[in-house]
Amino acid sequence: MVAGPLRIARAGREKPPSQSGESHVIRVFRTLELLASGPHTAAEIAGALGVNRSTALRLLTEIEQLGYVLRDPITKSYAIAPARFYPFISSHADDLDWSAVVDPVLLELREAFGEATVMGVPANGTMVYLAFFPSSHIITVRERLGTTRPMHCSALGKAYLSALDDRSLDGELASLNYQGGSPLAAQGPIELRRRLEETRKRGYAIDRNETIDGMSCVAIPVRISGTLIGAIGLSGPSLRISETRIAEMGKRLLQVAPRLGGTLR
Amino acid sequence: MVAGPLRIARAGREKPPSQSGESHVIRVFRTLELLASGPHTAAEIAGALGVNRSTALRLLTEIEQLGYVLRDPITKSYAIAPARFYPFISSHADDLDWSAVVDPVLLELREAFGEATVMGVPANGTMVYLAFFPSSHIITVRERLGTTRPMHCSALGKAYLSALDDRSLDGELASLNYQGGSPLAAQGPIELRRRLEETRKRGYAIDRNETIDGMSCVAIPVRISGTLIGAIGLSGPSLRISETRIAEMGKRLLQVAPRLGGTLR
DNA sequence: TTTCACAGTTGCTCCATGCGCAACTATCTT
DNA sequence: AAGATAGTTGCGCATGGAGCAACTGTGAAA
Repeated sequence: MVAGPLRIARAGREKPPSQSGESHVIRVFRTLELLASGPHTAAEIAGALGVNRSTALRLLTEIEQLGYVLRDPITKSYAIAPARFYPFISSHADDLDWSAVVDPVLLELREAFGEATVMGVPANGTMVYLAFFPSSHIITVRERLGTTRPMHCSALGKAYLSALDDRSLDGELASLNYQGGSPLAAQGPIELRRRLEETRKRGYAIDRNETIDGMSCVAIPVRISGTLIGAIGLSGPSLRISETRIAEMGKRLLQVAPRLGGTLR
Repeated sequence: MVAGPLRIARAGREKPPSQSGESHVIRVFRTLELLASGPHTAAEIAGALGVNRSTALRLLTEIEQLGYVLRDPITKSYAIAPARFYPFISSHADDLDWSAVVDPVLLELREAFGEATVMGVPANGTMVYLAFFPSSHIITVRERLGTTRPMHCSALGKAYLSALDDRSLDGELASLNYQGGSPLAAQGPIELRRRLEETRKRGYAIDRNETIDGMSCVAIPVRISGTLIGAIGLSGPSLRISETRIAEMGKRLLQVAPRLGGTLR
């Protein structure tokens, strides 16, 4: 008897099918990350977090009151408030002031090859673009500041990894998740390790359609006053970047490397 | 009897003298804001948040695992992981691509006066520097990207406010908190409103020792394709920036204003 | 060497936070 | 007028997590 109500009651008490039980802290950052990829409605956030709609609303409202997200009253959607995050990015960004050293090199490289040049640093198993100079070509890869790329397949990532000492490298290799690359990407630590050995021999890192099919990139690590901080590279559509072009770019990178302490090993 | 234990028990149950009872969301962002001002130990964070040491540790550990703060094992302190916040700043930063328009103007102005030039946008009742070109002088104001300045006394803030229509302005004026300026700053909406009228007449905003004693700044608003997005200005030590110098700067700003739709009204 | 101070960890208890729910309002669209 | 969707709110319960205290680990002082 009373099958109906009982079923409802059961359904109500069961934890919703999603991965619930996440801490508040995780929810906050998951929300920010979701919004960083573009505006979303409260309902979408609720779905992604696996929480009740009212819970998501309460969360979003609270973050909005703190000013870190903005609500667009017209689309009824929520978006990141980019300006509020600037104070976080400049914390010790100028302790090691790389931009004065790196920017001229990036501009020069873009000049030489006409392709986009980028500078990235490691963050949480990915490489984050801290500087980005777009290509002068019309057809180009859509990138921007703050773009993140997987460590294990991007040229920037591999350049950075190559420059680590073996001890740190082993730790890194073990903690990477090897997701998010194309089928050409290394699928695990052993294969990646092998490719990094090649990279070290070669002196520069190559990503040919590994991160995104149709995109190629060449990179070397960057050291500022001896400290490894990230990598720089040239990036563009594979159509324009032939094997020989890659070699030219690599050669040029090796030439500029001494100016930013960026040789491997 | 048992006075000792009882006293301890009482003390334990009483809410600590601080402003406790804050939500988790607020704690997360308060923590980030604290760390943005420089590295802190867990104990310091605990004190600032008014929570138990172990609570702060658990919070910091959790955020650290997400990669948004870094722990320095040597100083045993926690700091912001700046790179992780880059993805948040570029969300729609290039939807309205101001840097291509604004940067050349800022460089030109710095060239002309030898003082630092900045571009800022409103965020949560403050102005945040999104671009900053340092002065060529040795003695200069220490600023950087991501610096925030109060709306009601900084030149950038007043330039921005001046450009609002009266309706929006009234809302803004009411919600500002009029803290954080020098004694010269407007202390409330009425006085600020009066000064903004002057600013509108003049065409550019002036901050003479209002935000920080010894610092002066001149600014005008910026509109990109008709949309008010912020303000640009010249900034430097008051010692070098006389009244007549301010007038020269203002005049020059009014000259470049059309190039970035930055006239008042 | 011992001692001390402090960072970080953990098991325990207990309670307030805040979650899900559902009913409601407010808009806007059809 | 009806429907869809965003946002709000009161309620009751469960549980996340706060505080506490005892513990370990480490580095500096004595």
